[in-house]
Amino acid sequence: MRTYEPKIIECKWQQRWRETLAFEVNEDPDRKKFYCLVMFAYPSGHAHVGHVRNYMIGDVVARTKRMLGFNVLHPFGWDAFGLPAENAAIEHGTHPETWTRDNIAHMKGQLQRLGISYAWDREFATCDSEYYRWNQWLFLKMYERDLAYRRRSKVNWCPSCQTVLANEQVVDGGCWRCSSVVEERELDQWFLRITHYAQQLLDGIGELDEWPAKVLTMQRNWIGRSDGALVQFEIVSLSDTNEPIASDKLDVFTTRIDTIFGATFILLAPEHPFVDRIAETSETPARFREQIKKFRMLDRTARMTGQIEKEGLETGRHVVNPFTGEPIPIWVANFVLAEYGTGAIMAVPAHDQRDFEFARKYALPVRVVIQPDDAGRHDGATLKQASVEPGHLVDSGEFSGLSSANAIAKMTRAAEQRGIGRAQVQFRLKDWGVSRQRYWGTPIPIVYCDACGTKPVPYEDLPVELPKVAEFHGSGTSPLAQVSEFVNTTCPACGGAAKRETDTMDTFMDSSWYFYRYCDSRNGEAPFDVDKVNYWAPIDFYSGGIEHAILHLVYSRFFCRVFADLGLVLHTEPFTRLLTQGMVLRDGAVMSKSKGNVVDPDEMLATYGADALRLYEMFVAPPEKEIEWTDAGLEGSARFLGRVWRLVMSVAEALAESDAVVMDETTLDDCARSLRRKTHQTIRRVSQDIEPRVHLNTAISALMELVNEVYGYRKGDADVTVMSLAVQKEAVEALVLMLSPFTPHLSEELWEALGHSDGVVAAGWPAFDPNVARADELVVPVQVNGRVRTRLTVDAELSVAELERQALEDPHVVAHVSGKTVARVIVIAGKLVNIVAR
RNA sequence: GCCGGAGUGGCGAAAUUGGCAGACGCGCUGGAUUCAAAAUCCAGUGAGGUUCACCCCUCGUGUGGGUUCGACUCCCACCUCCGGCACCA
Repeated sequence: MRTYEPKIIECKWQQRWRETLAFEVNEDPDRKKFYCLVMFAYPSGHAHVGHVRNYMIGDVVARTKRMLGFNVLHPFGWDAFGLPAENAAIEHGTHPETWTRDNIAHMKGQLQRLGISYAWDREFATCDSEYYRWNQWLFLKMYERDLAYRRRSKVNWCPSCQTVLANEQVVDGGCWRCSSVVEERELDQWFLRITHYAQQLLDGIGELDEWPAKVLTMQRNWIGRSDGALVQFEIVSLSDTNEPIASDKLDVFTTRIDTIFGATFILLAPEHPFVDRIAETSETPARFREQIKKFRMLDRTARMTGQIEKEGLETGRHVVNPFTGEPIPIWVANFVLAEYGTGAIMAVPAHDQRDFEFARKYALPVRVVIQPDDAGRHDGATLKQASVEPGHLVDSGEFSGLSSANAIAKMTRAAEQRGIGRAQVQFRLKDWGVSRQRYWGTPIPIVYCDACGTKPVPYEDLPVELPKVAEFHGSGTSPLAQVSEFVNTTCPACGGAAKRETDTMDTFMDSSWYFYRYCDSRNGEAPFDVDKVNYWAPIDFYSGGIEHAILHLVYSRFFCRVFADLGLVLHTEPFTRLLTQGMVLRDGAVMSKSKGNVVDPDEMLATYGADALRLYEMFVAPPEKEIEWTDAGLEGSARFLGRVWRLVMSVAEALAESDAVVMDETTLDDCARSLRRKTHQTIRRVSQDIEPRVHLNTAISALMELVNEVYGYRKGDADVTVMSLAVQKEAVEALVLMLSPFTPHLSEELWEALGHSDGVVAAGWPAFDPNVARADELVVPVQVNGRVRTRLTVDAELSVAELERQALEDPHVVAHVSGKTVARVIVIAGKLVNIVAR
């Protein structure tokens, strides 16, 4: 018998797949399509075993679907723009493009050595101008529809390097390179109006019944619809001068208007426009401004993660509570966010925990206006923490006695009638800032003309190509701004001198529609052909890391709706089924080059072969679960493949020596029938485990059990008869076919050895016969008071009454029931008997 | 801090979703084979007790409560770890 030599076999089949264009597909209206997609790769340098886990999951699904007769599109490409390439340029002087292209070449080799069945003819990288020109095209379409707009917005600014920093480049509030304290700076930046689609994106969640519930919950919370009221608080001046001030009203958004009688002060975000206006009239303007500046300079991440001490600054100004008519003070608070709501909140310390802490710190009044329906009365003076539960209103004028829910409706209506407020729906979702002051991204196709203003680059002038030459020193303005041939252009409207936008786009733009481009990746006339996309899309199975649960998947859903509104796609949700793969950790942390804990698949591949590595990664845990990498079990998978090889080869040899082997069910003995039953039970189990459950680890363990069973059968079968060979043939053929999505090279080789020349896809997925799989006898556990006391082996067809009778007669049961009365007997047919005895 | 997860033998895990806890694999132990080793094949393997062969009993799914005939699974509170938090992708 030949020995199993993975390297030779893997080379042979990879070459054959390449030569026969085995995974390249075309639209075929006569066949059922299946679009299987894994999130494309960021070409960071080397794929590690964590990345490739996802590609393996996709490959198992794609290969299984092919065997089931589907026309399977399984493409791959590169998310090639982004910060790390530019960092490499700054640190090592390599051009971002060189670095990126080299990495792609290396990683592509890695994936090919793993035998992933990609349609490589559709491959592209987002840094190809044939791709990013369609980013620009789409940006212009959105600009035309007022979905792209420009406004001032903050960035992290390193005062020493004179440059913009990404959040990742801010370490403990300092610049990653020079450690200077990072400041905030306002720049004109482009935004996409995703908030226009907020309600649609929320409603669409209802259609996503094949997504993990946790992702839907996260997205729902991210979009964060709250129904509340916008209430106006009139500003009064209680200062000696009684000098009037520019703005006379503050808008506040609240979901708890029922608590408004307890609003004892107002809090403003440090960035609130009113704050700047009152600085001048402050008693000590210099100190006031300094304190506000301190608030604004607080580390963004610290502010976000609640690491900051809650602090406030009294403004000396007051507003009138529109419901009580009382003047209440205005404070500035460092924990109030400018981006949410109106950037101003009414503080109700008795009924909001953060307001409560703030009030206690600055000795502000706490007034209870909601009493719980059941428990005793709260008192503002003695309250230990805010009481946030709804209840009924007290000390709230005409609204006293109402329930919270009733009060919200009535008080909102009252505010509307009095012209001081209205019902308002507020989303947490913010518009998407897409401007990046960096080189390695898609240039934003906009021109600024002194005479004509902001002008889109005409469609026929796309792409706006990224100039090859630029300086990368990590300081000063963005690299593109330093390339005068790029910056200086002519105005598309008047033909006069004009300047190009020098910001590039967020790389999330690239990744928000790449899945459509795969459907028609060589199209030079349009982002894609509408008919092609509408044949393949929506994506039937999409798999990727759980870390993308929100941003990437929300942005892609947004773009899908934009494409639908442009009449280019017919669906409103791009991904029918989502699988979020767990991360691969090592030493408790995500694998990353910077942490130095990556495991290179090539090392594993050299020792054990691609099939063993693939099998191991799929066997070690279910796909959704995060795993801690260890190489210990890999050897076990390699051992299993050796076991499969020897078993199948020996059956193949026996078959080659015998005449035609035909199954004749009437001649089977009990052992043979039992093996056939196991074979068919395994087919049923593996089929269900792969689709729809995608429990790939248990699918593999079922195949291992089948292998053990065949070995056991052969041990008890010294003289091989035609009959025993027939059941073995059936078992190993099913085994080889079902294993092929996991270990395609080995399976193709074994399938060929079994005398089949057309490959496993042509053979198709094995079918199971429920009659053969059915067990004649069952083992039913019998419990007394919930504890198993015995097991009965019974006929599968045994009636419930008879099962109950046999259980009660069993000596073990009798022993445990003696001295007690049988109160109840619970019989679950075919599953279990529980006898309740008192 | 907010949002979302996860926690089961020495280890990775399983339990088809409220019905036998620990399938399958790793590791370990013993045996066969071998001059020997590797490889391979076979058997055993949650803890404790009782037998020391068979049987049998108790405990056991992060912690503490609860619901139920029955809970790894559902509910409440807590602990630890992981992911996301809008410029890493």
